[in-house]
Amino acid sequence: MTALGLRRVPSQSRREHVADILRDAITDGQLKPGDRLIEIDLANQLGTSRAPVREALRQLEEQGLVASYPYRGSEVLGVSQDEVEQVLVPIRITLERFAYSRALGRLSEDDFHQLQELVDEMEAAAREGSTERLADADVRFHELIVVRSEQRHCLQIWKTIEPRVRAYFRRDAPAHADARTVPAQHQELLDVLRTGAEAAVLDAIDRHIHIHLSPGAASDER
Amino acid sequence: MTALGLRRVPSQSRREHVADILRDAITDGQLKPGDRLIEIDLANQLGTSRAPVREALRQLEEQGLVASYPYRGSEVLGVSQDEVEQVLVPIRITLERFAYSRALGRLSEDDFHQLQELVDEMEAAAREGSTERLADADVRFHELIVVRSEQRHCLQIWKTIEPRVRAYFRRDAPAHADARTVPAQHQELLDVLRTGAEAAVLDAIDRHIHIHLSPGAASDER
DNA sequence: CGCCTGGCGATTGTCGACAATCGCCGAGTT
DNA sequence: AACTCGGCGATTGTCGACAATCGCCAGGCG
Repeated sequence: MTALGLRRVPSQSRREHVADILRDAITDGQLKPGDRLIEIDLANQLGTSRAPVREALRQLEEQGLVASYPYRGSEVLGVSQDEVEQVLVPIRITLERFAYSRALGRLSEDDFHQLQELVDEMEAAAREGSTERLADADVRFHELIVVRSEQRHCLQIWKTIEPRVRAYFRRDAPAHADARTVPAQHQELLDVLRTGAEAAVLDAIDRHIHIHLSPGAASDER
Repeated sequence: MTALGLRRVPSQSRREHVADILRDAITDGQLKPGDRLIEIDLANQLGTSRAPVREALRQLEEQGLVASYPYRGSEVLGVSQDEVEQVLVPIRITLERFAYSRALGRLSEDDFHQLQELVDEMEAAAREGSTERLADADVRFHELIVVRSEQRHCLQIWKTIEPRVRAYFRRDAPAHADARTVPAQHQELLDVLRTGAEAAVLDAIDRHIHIHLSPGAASDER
């Protein structure tokens, strides 16, 4: 961070760029389970050679977003409600409880400032009805904390879990979260984080994920 | 499965082959945290071009076994006891509880036969003191059950977790499991599986993993 | 002596071409 | 009509060459 508040512009390989584009298309619902992904087609559309596309598809495959069949192409993968509820959400809870407890002693005033900005962005997104922008800020909020825990494996696994959970909720349970409550839920979480009380934080992240990532949450909240 | 009991010989791409070789080298302890992995060196040693090596390294990176640095090469990653205990083992438990409960109605007599053979192989490996063979049979036992659950995401995540747990125990807690008890522990688990009683099975896999994958397990057993 | 800058070695990232695989479908046989 | 087999289209897997990046280190300057 320079004195001017400028950040280094991250270099991004074509592979990473392609992976981001595809992951976003899947989590946004533009690509649906069963949609075929053909290397040469994607390469042509994206103006690149097949190699970065191959590598991006491999990455997404390891992240459970895509399935590949030898010599037959790839397809977008869905995930069942059963696996979300019984596997992915509990793993997410395990990851975030650990990350939050380890991040507690590491969050700077600048971090808290950024987290507050993300909550503000959620509020703006909710006001204008942009679910993509809301989801993006939501993800960046959680990711910032996991990153600050400095637990390498925790972050790596979190990154392989979060997108498929998000894709599921976007596609299969679109009404699960009332956009108007998402910013408040994160504000509450941030307020608890500021207290620095570990037990309260763990309790809060537990509740937050249970409320926020349960397919029946919308009805339960009423 | 043909009438002769022959299995189709699985085709394996070079990428998969390279990934297996590297993963085994890491979990067996031949490659250690910090060891550098250079594409062209590995390609030359393995008699292949760089492309399959690249793809294999990417796969291992997504499985938390390797870290890559742009234009600087890759290195083998370790994992801390903290992350094993607080993250990886709890995730493993979540995965296996789910997989075992889903596999219960699906295990055939042939499956049980194969599981018994794997336990027998553990006994033979323990007798001759081959920890690699013991670990291999152990992994195949658990994997067979997760595969038979037919829960795609569960298996995919399991495959990204198991090797790094195994590598940790091989490298950093080599004395954690008494080889003589491993076969018996799996026999007990298999016997409970045969009863088909879900609650007992879940309890057994819980205990099995807690006993088998706790760094202090060796002392606790005495 | 300390700091800065630029060159370069080491390595990866990408490209385009050729090799290899897989399943589908049509033709031939019974 | 049902079954079998082989060809081929679609696509991936691999190769080798060239392009691009990164950090280190040596040389120059103040």
